[in-house]
Amino acid sequence: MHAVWPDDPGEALALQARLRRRVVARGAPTPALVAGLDAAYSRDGATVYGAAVLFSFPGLEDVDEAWTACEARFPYVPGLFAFREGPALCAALERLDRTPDLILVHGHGTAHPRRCGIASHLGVLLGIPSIGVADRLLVGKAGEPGAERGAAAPVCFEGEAVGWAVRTRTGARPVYVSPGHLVGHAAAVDLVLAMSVGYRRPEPLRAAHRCASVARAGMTKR
DNA sequence: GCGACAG
DNA sequence: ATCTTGTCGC
Repeated sequence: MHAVWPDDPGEALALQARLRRRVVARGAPTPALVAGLDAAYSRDGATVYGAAVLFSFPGLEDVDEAWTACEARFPYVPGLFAFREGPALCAALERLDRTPDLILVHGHGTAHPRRCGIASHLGVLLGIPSIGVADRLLVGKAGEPGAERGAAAPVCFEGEAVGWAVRTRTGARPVYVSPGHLVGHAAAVDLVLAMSVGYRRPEPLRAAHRCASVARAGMTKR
């Protein structure tokens, strides 16, 4: 048997190689419940706070929140990010009172050196459609999207579009969107834009980021 | 060999 | 990611 969350980078690479074959970057889900996933770290880096916030869609109402504190076992290695935050994010997700139809993850999906970033990884593992939204590129090059909200430019890597630079807010830097699993490129961009209202990052991710920070603050006290 | 490098 | 206040701009 193989571990779901190996501690060894070599083992993680082998598992990622197997998971990447199951990634399906196609589909156009019409979710009713979307979960935003993000994490925060204790100042010494020994603890990962994973947060999952459930939103209704397209209404965008915050309907449930959950978080967990886990020991940060896996080191930060660009390309193996899922093995560092995945355990805490999955644990938080399990604490929600309902299962989402779509998950939004802070990080990349297919815009990854082996096309299997944390969004794709979690999507395949959970069997739930997923989308990755990152603040900056890990791989590839992207043109500057138009200045107005809604504009997008492809992220090219090894001769193919692996994601999109999306202007979710006029006047703000673009966000990088890529399919995680069971969602195509166009649908991923459309869904992220539909969830980005007034701010650069989509609402579920803003809420998850806040939830993780609050969890850390409340834990740091006592 | 020299950079680049999600959070 | 995290350490950190005020401050410039829409």
